[in-house]
Amino acid sequence: MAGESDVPCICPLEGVIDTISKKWALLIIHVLGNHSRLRFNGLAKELEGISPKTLADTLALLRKEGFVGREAFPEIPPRVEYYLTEDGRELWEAILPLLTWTLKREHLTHEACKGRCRKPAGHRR
Amino acid sequence: MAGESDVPCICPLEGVIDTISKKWALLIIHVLGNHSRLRFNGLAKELEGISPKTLADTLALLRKEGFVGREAFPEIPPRVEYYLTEDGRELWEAILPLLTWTLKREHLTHEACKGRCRKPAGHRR
DNA sequence: CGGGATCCTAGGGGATACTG
DNA sequence: CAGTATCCCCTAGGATCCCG
Repeated sequence: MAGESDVPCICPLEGVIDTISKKWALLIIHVLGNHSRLRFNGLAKELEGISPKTLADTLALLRKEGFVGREAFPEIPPRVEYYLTEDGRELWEAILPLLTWTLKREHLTHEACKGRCRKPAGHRR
Repeated sequence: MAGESDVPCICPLEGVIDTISKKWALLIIHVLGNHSRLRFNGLAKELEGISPKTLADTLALLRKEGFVGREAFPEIPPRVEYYLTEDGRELWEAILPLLTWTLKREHLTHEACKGRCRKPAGHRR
């Protein structure tokens, strides 16, 4: 449509950025997108290399944002499961194109992680 | 779903994350997506609040990544124009769903930025 | 005008140890 | 098992000044 009224402003982008710019947030979203439910240590294992603190922090943020849900079972030992909410699933879908494009584009660099894939992301630097 | 193969691996995500997690990177991509070309101070104006250093740094990164091109004109005073490369344009398109979804989702929160919204970036290309 | 050079700070995020 | 509680470090990014 004409002119400038079809998209209001870019402020909303800032909102997402606060979320997705957290180093592990997208990874968590993505991992939870593939497994229906995961426990704390399950996540920690998938996201190889993340520290418990960071995982806890990021999960807390994602819960606050409404992307991730949490269910705790009163058992011993404790069991807690995390999963994507509807919103989280929508976010995940919203970033899939990005992931897809990236896959295509980085399949050269991709060699670099040949052996370690799946076994997700050792963020070594 | 037990499988490990339904989704290849999330390593590529790390790549993008490095880029999109830069606080202003996506904004720049998006702004450049809407204006065909912009000068340094033009960008600075659109991205109200960014410091010259950060803008320069981020532009340098985006150029290194191949998302943004730069053309300098040997004039006085100097004129430099930035624009999206093909890759940059693809990236921009890859994040459009994210933007769209965000727009829809945050139109509540959107009130929060009532006053400070900048010039509406119309998506025409 | 477009940035480079400096300095400085908040806080994100790693490591480790501890607890309910 | 699922987190807290600490400590510590590092870098992104703001502010400022200056120069070609």
